[in-house]
Amino acid sequence: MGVNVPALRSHNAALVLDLLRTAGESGISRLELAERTGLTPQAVSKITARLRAEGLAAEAGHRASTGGKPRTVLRLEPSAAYAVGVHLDRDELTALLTDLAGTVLEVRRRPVDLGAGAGPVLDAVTEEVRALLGTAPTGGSDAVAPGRSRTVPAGGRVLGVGVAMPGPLDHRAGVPGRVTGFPEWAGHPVRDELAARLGLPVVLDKDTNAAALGLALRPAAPGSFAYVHLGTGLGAGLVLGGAPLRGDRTGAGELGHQTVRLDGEPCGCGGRGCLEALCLAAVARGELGEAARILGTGAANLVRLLDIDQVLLGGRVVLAAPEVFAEGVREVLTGLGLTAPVGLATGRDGVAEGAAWLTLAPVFGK
Amino acid sequence: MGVNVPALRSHNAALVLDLLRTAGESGISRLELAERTGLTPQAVSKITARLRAEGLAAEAGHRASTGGKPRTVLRLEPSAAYAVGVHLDRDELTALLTDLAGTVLEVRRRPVDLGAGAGPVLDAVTEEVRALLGTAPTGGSDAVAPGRSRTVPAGGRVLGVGVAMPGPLDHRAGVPGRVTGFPEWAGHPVRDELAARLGLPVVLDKDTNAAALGLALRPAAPGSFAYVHLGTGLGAGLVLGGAPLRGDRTGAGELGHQTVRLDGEPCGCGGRGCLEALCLAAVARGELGEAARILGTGAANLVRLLDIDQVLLGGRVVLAAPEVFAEGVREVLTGLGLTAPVGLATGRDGVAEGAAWLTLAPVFGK
DNA sequence: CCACTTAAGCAACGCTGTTGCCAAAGTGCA
DNA sequence: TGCACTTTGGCAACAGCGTTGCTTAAGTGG
Repeated sequence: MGVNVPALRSHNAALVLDLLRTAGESGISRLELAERTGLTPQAVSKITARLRAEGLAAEAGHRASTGGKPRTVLRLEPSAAYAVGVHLDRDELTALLTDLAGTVLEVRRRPVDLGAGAGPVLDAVTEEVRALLGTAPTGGSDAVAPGRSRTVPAGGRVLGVGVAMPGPLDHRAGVPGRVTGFPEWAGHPVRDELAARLGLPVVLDKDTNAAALGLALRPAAPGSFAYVHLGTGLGAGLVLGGAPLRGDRTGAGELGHQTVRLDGEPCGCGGRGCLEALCLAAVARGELGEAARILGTGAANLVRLLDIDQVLLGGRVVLAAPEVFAEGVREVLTGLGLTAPVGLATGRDGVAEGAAWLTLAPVFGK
Repeated sequence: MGVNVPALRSHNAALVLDLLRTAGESGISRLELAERTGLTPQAVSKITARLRAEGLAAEAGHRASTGGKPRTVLRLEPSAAYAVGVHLDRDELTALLTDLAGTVLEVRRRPVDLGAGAGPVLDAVTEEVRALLGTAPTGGSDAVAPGRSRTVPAGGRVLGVGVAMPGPLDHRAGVPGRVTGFPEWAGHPVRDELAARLGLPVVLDKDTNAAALGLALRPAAPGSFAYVHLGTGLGAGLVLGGAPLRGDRTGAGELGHQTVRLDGEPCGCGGRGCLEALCLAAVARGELGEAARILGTGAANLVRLLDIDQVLLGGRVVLAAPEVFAEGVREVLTGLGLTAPVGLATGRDGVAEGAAWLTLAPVFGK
């Protein structure tokens, strides 16, 4: 698409805002911003002046002088906006509130059953989100307007709600596909229905994509990595060149049904020797080391095929024995001469945090 | 990086130029350009006026009237610039000259032996490129300046030379890595040496990446596809979202050493059950159908993992029995319920044509 | 022949980042 | 304490982008 002057303006503003974000608490000076963006210092001054006027950035002290006027440090104003992230797992609902910097302010969790159908589950999501925003009906009334909040400071702008759930689904349309075992969700307009109920923009994505997005936006994250999630299923979130890879049908990252044993055991997907089936079978037998080795083979395939910088492991099964899996995968990679480091993704709220980033990311041009 | 006004200008110019390119012979009107770019018609008028003044575009007749003034058709001026593409294969050198539209004007081919070392092979490359540009020494002199040419019309600007060779290599540095069987090429500054010899910009890339780039820039190419190349080795060029995926180490597309038979036959790479070894063994046994089925499994893994729209097969082995491979791969995909169509990449010069695109693509913002 | 429609250029404009200049705010030596 | 020097960062003028409002060009159709 063509770029006109307003588009240029918002692009540069988002870029500067992103640098402020990744600089974190310590902040960043105007001249450093100019170096990093390639813009002139004067342009950066104008942009940051606008951002400060909008309340998105603020001055925060000075650096030590290097012989002249000391640089003024700028930082992101985290309280300028808020976002909600929802992780809708097969048996549990996690909802959390973050500020503009992605810092988690409050977490709410409750058991749910996806099999109960979209209606009751979306009721639960609505309740939890309203509770987070302080707009929960206190006397049975749904009429409390968003904005008048307890948790979100007065005047705090809520950007929207990001919802992550197991795939397959259509990210653009915001509609789940045929979730294995939960056919009734297929085609249900989850995004539009939640948006209508909450009066807020809603973004829907796969759990693995959300987690990968959250990891990708951490300061100093590698440009390309794979988030490998082993829970009730096996999937991956792929980040290439800093951006999550979704594919046209939001189908990218389907790691579970990679054939790794030609003519192996038949899988429910119609294939044979699928990575997920082999790996979960080993887990079921209690052979976690073997499961890790199988997972490592899948990870090695990823590293080789996509030339990625890092592998991050997560998901309930991995988090139950993190070092077993990390070490097992690491061994396979090093055994093949691959140098990509293997790490562990952060705790159990990683997907919900990533879901919040679904609505925060556009502010930073991501 | 930040965007300033000149950057905006060249971005939009490249965008318009790319639309002119993909419109081909039939051209495209200003209003259509405005719709496709999202710019106003007046902005398109200004941009196309500049492009015409630079000789990159020209008016080419009119469309039929729809009740008012008929639209003026614009088209790319293919003779505005030229490029050279070189395919340096293990035993053969192909060099060709294209115009700005990528149309091949002349092809030269000669046997080479990569094992002879970089010196003699780069001598051969230099000779062929000079011959294409009409700057070959006629009386033993190397002093003929580029530009005074026989093949390239007078005043024709040569953008540069794209060179494609088997990986691994470093695209950014323009230096081959440890090419299997040809260790002496490792670290040789191929790009810089050729650039110095020819006095032209040189871009170096893997053969599969070049071929994939050429395919990606065809009009109406799918946004995401895999070019799967089966020749002396097995590799892939991955195009995601219209752009080739190289990875930070130009290592992406390493399809040959995907493990598809866990604990299978050991491979020279240190792994076991690698796709390339299995596939080439089947070819060696004369079992092309089985080779196609194995290749299909690898392709299916690609389609599932990356959610791509199409698989294109190429390479010497495939082209020797194109329908056997296409049908074999197609069967595997449909058997798994995957709808991505399987096609065949064009003839034997596909890699060299793609190599020429390495230098043409930046003109079109690609 | 003329009303109408559509395409495309001209001129004025708002806004972008850039440039040249200057005030502000430090350091460090005499 | 004073002064030269360095560095930061805002002010003002500017070139150039796409946009807007209008006019002219060039067709169709009754």
